[in-house]
Amino acid sequence: MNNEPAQHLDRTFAALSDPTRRAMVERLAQGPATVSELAAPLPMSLAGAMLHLKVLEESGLVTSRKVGRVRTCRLDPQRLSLAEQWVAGRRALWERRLDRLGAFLDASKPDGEA
Amino acid sequence: MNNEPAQHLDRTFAALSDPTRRAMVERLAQGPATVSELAAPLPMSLAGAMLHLKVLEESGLVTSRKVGRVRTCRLDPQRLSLAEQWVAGRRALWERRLDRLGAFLDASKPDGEA
DNA sequence: ACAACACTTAAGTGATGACTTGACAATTAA
DNA sequence: TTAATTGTCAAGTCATCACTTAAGTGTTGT
Repeated sequence: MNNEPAQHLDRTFAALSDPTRRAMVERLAQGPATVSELAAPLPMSLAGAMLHLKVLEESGLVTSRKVGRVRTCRLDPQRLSLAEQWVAGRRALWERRLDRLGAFLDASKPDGEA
Repeated sequence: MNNEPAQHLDRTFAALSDPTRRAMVERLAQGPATVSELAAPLPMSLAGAMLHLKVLEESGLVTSRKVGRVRTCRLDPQRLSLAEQWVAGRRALWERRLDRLGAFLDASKPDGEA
């Protein structure tokens, strides 16, 4: 699990750091969508939206397939999960530490209980 | 839950998108550390490391208190949790949809089983 | 054939980011 | 008091990001 290139996490978190791209992810969480559908609600040109889409694809969060002249995009839950796990892992580590510390304090100074 | 300023997520994900800052978070997951301790293993100047630390603090992922001439930094698990929940939420939505779709396909075309 | 459609690419611009060096506080140790 | 430690601020530099407009590529409907 620790063997993954950090670059992937770089790109994934960077992709998620932009509100436009998070909006795209939110939309895609409801189901697949075409490039135009993703771009339509955004306050920018189609070309601008495509740049964001490119970032999402390069991060691996989104995959797409083109049939005819329409490109359909969908979310990749695995990549989402990867980012989630990194965060969860560090948080678990830190909270476990806090728990141990609490237990130690409780044990060495039982007056402080309750 | 949807009422939080998107800005916080912007900053949190942006903070996590840099390997140097993730290294700092990893270090802080083991326990509090001073500015120098955080900067020591990094291939950059102290001032450079402080800029990263500033980003982490502005995102809320890290808090710090200065006593004497030493500033001690620690992780804020709540902020970590916030980012985690955003990702988990979208992923859950999408995977729930995939499950529904799978169930539908199984029901309408039972030949495909096993 | 022709036009409308759905993208795609390229080039350019202004704003952020990730550093650097260097000067400067504030605290502690000798 | 002097000097070392620990951190902070201020410029300045170079790269990357977030767009824009404009032009171009296939695809589909008439």
